[in-house]
Amino acid sequence: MIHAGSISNTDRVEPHLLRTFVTVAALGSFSAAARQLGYTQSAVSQHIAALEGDLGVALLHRRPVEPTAAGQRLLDHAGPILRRMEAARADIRRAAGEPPGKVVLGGCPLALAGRAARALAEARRSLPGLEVSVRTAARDAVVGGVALGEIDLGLVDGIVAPSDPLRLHDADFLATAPVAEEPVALALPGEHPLATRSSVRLRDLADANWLDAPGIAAPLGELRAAAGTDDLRSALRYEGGDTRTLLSLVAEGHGLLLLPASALAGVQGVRAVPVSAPRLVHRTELVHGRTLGAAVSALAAALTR
Amino acid sequence: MIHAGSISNTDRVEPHLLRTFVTVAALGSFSAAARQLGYTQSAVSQHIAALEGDLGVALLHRRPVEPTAAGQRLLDHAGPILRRMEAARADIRRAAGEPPGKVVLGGCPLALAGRAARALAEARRSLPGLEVSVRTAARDAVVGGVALGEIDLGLVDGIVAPSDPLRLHDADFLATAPVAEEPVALALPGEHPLATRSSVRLRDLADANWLDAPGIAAPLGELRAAAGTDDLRSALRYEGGDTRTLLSLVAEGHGLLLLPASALAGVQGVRAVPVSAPRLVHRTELVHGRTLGAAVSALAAALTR
DNA sequence: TTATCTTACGAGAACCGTAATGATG
DNA sequence: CATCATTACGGTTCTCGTAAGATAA
Repeated sequence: MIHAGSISNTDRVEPHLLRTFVTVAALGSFSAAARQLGYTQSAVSQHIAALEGDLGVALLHRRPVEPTAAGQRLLDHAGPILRRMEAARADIRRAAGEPPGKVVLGGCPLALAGRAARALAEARRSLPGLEVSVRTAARDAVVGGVALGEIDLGLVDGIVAPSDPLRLHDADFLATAPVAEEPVALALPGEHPLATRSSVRLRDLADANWLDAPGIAAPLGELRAAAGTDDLRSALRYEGGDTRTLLSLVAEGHGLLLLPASALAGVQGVRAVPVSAPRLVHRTELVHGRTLGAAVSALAAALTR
Repeated sequence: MIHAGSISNTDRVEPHLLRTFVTVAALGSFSAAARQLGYTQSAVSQHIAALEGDLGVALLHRRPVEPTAAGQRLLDHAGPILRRMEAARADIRRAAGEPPGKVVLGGCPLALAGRAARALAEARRSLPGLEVSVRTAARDAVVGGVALGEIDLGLVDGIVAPSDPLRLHDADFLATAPVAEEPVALALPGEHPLATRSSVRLRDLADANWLDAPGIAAPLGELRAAAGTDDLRSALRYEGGDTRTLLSLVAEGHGLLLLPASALAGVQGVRAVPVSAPRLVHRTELVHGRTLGAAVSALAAALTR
């Protein structure tokens, strides 16, 4: 339990000041921030002055407007703080409002296709009245959507060591449940020299060219962490969310990719080679708020079954 | 990058209102909270009314004063939000103020004794001017101290699967570095029936009596998570921070304990039996803010070497 | 009653817009 | 000199304390 006295005086760093600061830093301009936020330039100036006065440090250089070192540290905190305040609001709405009949299911492309789509079909058969929307998005967007209550159930995925949980940012306060783990495979164009191998080790691919597709596959940085390898270079970055397009980039030899084996089964022009070491799996988890309506928990149960 | 427009109107949930709410909930009384915070009862009442009005939900039952469901959700968020606001302040101080000559090293007892104490000795020999304070505390207190800038370097430990990072709460924004991993052993009184075994498996100990010593050893909940076992019962809880006392409780047969093997070497009346499965290690990590002064980084380097 | 929360009201502070001033390229 | 940030000023709103009212034990 938190002793009530443990929280001392944090006042004067009020959220609207943080919001203004974030906006000014993002736009690099007081006047542009004022326009965007519906304030006067003067008000924005006063906001920043209030923050700087309270903290006793300059947060922004002027002309050009750029964060100082201290300002950068505040920026690192301000986003998460503001997001969490909105998450609190969303959570309260969930706890207070009656649960909606309509359920929004969000997920990363690889998490949502296949297995989950099948489970969703079953669930809808057994819950005939259930109205569902489905949307795909990148992982952070899914987690953010769940945090803000825009998504009731999120399916997120990633590549980790077996039975390791996914490491989600800003999601301490959300509940997660494992859904599936499956082997990963290296995706190669059919005519690639390695395409005939029965298995490969990631360490042997240090100087290969990787495709970076953070909207669909595990971002390279995460892959480095999971693999323990430090250098995975990427020559081409795919920023969209369509798996078929991404696979055709692989087929045309734009780079290698690590994907769940099932996503590669029967894809034209792409060869899947099992990865023997390090031992990695493609893991899918369900993420949701801690207060679930009846319809949502029924669907959650179906998806984790 | 965050689009500046992505942060909408979170106003009216101001930190001082949250602080009042947390205090009222903790004390179960408006008037007690008012006394503690230096407000009038009236002001406290108005604070709560403002929050409830803004959120459109009752947050507290009155007589007796207890959080509603919605209030409980807000409580879950309020603490982390307020702590992070203080962490932001501390971080800014660190970035702005000139680095102090004095370094505060905090750590959990098991993380700090032995290896780290030795490394600290070496570091102080090679940095003669360095003034250091050392303090031990439970893990959350160490992490919190680092977050608030009261501790420059924290050494925390825990029991996890090999090469897994420790899972620290509310510490996304702190930097961590692995320091050491060593085998864990089961601590038993000398005359315990298992004391002669050459190794044990945790699953065989499901109905043993464990000592819960969250200030020193891994809390039972964490152990359950790491071991995958669901039921580890505890009959006695040690709430202090003195390792010798804890070990004497083990020697007197008050319960079993999982500790790093080195902590058990040569302890009177305590037998250490290696744990064969699941594969677990005692891991030590260094945790610190992202802006380090020269003295602090020198010490950090010595401790992670 | 008595302890406790709520409401009414008013003085002072805070906030933000208008407008004038200052700085920079 | 044009653009942009800061400062001065004042009306409006907000905040919190005093004090009176309401309510449950």
